[in-house]
Amino acid sequence: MLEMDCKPHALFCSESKLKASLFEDWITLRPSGHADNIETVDRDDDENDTGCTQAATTVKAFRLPSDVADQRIKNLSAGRHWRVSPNLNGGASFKNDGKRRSFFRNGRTSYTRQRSQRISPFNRRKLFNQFPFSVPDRGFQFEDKFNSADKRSNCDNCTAAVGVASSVARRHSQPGPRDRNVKLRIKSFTVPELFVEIPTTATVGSLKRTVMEAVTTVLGDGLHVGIFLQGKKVRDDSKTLFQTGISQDHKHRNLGFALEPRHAQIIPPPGPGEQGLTRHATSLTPEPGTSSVSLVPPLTSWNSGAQSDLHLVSCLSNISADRTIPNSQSLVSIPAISVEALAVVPFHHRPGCHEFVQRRIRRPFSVAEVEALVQAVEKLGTGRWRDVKLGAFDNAKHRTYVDLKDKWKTLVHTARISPQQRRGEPVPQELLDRVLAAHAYWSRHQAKQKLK
DNA sequence: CTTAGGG
DNA sequence: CCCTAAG
Repeated sequence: MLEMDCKPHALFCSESKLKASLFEDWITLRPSGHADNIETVDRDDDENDTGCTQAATTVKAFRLPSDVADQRIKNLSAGRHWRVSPNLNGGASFKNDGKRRSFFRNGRTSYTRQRSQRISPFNRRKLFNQFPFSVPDRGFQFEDKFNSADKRSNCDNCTAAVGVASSVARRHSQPGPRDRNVKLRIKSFTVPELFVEIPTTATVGSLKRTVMEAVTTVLGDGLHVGIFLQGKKVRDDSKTLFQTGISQDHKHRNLGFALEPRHAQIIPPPGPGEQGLTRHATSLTPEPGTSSVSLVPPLTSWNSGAQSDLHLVSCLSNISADRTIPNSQSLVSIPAISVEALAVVPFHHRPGCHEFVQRRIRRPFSVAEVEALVQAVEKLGTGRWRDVKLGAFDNAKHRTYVDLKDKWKTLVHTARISPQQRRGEPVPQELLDRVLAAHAYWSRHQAKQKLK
């Protein structure tokens, strides 16, 4: 049973979220790309923030000299990068640290290369035999059950904050009768980014209407829902959730929903009327028979929840009011640009979008993994993480040797602090003892090596 | 690419 | 987990 609480994301109603830059006679407005009602929002707010998403839409009025346009784009994408990482708690955390270089940078470490120094089985055995601890020679490989795509991906669109409440089944095997349902709660959707340009001579009222046009255009006809697992888009609609990996016991899965514009080409401006929202709701309605999903009507959900939502509502109602008033010309002086003259052009592959890099999801080590790690380190020592990876986590694609090294670091730390201070799934004391022992042993070992 | 450490 | 200087 799916429970989805869908609401279109806050757009740019909060003035603080509006980023404006001046280009000659033009003002460029961008939504900051996410809304406050996503739980963990961690970002540096600065003037450069570019809520970079793929589904940008340009509302053009008049001509825009190409050089100015280029300049605009360059300027906009010159900002800091954004990272979107939906976390387990159902929040998408956004962080832009400005340091990340390129998307897909070593997304996945490849261990296929045969290093000359890679120890042969013979050498390895010899090495292992030197180790003082008794080490059972059983395998301790970890399968990457879901072949996760922890490769950082650029944001193909905007993500939704998803709260996942999985039923309590245990790992592996087919789901039991009671575990066939996955409960999902989508806390919010992010509306694909809009790009609005309007002359500084335009009125606030026309700006509102222009924005509204853009919103309704994007929402109106083209949206469909994309599903992401581990940051990777799930394309096969025929697969079952279970086959896809969306099942019980997937608290650690990274499940994301996204609204994606259907049209890659120019979207004609919507006709008059406020059908956009209604149709948006329709587009979110799942196909009958797929699953039992109940959707909260967007307009309803908009009225509930965080302050930002309220802000949004009031903002939208303002816009609506504007539109409701027949020809608000009498109230506001509307510039020559008529809404009809506006063209809405989605920016699907704007260069800046590729700066979107997703942080890998956090995947706490299980006790079994810790066990394997400890065992491997006991054998190999603390300075050969690549071999540890190869030996014990070769099939766990989401664990890099750096991860293992880091985990060992935290394990040592964990072992040293009092049990009360430890968090997460408790690691058996026996394992922690082994950690300390191995750490001490290999520390001495390394010291010796250094002396030589 | 790997290591090793700080962030 | 991320980032990165070093090797």
